[in-house]
Amino acid sequence: MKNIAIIEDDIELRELLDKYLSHQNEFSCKISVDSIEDFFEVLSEENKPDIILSDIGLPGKQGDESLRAIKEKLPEAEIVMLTVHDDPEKIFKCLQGGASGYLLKNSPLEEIKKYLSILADGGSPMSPRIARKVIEYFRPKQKLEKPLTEREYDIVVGLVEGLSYKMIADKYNISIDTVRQHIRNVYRKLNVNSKAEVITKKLRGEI
Amino acid sequence: MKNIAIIEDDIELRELLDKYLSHQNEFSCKISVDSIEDFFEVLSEENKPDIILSDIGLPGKQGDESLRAIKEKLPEAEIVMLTVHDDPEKIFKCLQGGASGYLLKNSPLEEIKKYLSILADGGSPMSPRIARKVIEYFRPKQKLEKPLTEREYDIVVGLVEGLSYKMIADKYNISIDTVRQHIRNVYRKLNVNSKAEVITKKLRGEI
DNA sequence: AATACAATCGCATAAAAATGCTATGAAAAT
DNA sequence: ATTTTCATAGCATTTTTATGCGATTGTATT
Repeated sequence: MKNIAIIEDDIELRELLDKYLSHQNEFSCKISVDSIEDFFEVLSEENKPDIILSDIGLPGKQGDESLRAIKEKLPEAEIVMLTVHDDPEKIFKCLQGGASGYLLKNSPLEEIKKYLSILADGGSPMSPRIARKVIEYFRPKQKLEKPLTEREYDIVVGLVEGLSYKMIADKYNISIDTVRQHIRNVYRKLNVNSKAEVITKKLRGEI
Repeated sequence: MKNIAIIEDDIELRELLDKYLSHQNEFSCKISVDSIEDFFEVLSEENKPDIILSDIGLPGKQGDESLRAIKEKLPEAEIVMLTVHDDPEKIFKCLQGGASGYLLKNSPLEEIKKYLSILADGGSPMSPRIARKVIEYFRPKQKLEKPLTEREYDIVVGLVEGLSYKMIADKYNISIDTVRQHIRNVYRKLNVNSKAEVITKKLRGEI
């Protein structure tokens, strides 16, 4: 029996969720409020939620700020963001901020229920649409006009690992001047002029 | 009607999948091979797959290398990795490499079918367990014993953006020596000694 | 045969980064 | 009241990076 908290300022949606979830045997819903502030107000030892359903775009606070606040008070709780948007950027931020999942507000109630069951079970609810977005987020956005060669790719990996030119040269048994040459070429292809930019691009999946 | 290709060296599993999927109305299975090499061998205009189910740990090639190879020949195809492991690091690599999804080999056949249907529909199959792993991957792993101050955080962001010390100094209207000082402190707290490592840590959610 | 590109190496130089040491004022904590 | 932390700053030195120019070899393509 998992205790759910709902933080959502659309009263209609909130009451719908509250009513629906309270009706299920697996869930109870002891907190149902319309803002983060109210949530902390109402929160007590007796009604600590296991799972928190929270609107991402609540007025006042930014989504990821409130996330951090909740995580700090209730590190054990699973947080699921409710949203109408499915902007990958936002999804990413929320997941980084500590959300365990992400649900579109227009999802059917049965789906929401199913998701919460999975969550209680240690999985993370993620609808296929959203999963696709998340995957797209850290996938190479577009092919480079000038793709990197294998060697150049090796060198990029070395840079990401924090190796110096010298260390990369040793790792691949080539001269440091060769490393320089490859890096020159990488910079030209990526249109950058520093290690930092290469690393950032690589880790953001742009290479 | 989607055409599936199966690349999997466990003959039993491969034939099971082949038989099962061919039986479904929505799918055909024109290619069923046990290595990437064979796959390219057999591939022709007539049997181009829409979806490729591929073992991640095929002998010979690394998972992500073969991914790249497939993506190059068949950029339109959806690739789903088959695996027994659910190592988040590997999952991440594959998704970065162009996989659209990721299935555990011991998944029930009905589940696999359902996933493939979703994939054909533009979503990305991701089991809750794996979704959880992926989410965990880009979530702050643990709080730093020595957390960064606001200013230090600013400087880190500057580094990630590819700014030089000089540019960071200008951005925040401080001296370049102050930037140096902050960076020194950041290095100490993170236990590193280069920009590269800071950027990597930041983008991997370790800060 | 000619062209293109990948991988290799060298030398030189300017710019940037890493590090050692020191220091001051303000704010926060003890 | 004293200590700690944060943000600020300067100076000097070594190491690393960024970049310009030139060059050879092998492989693949045309």
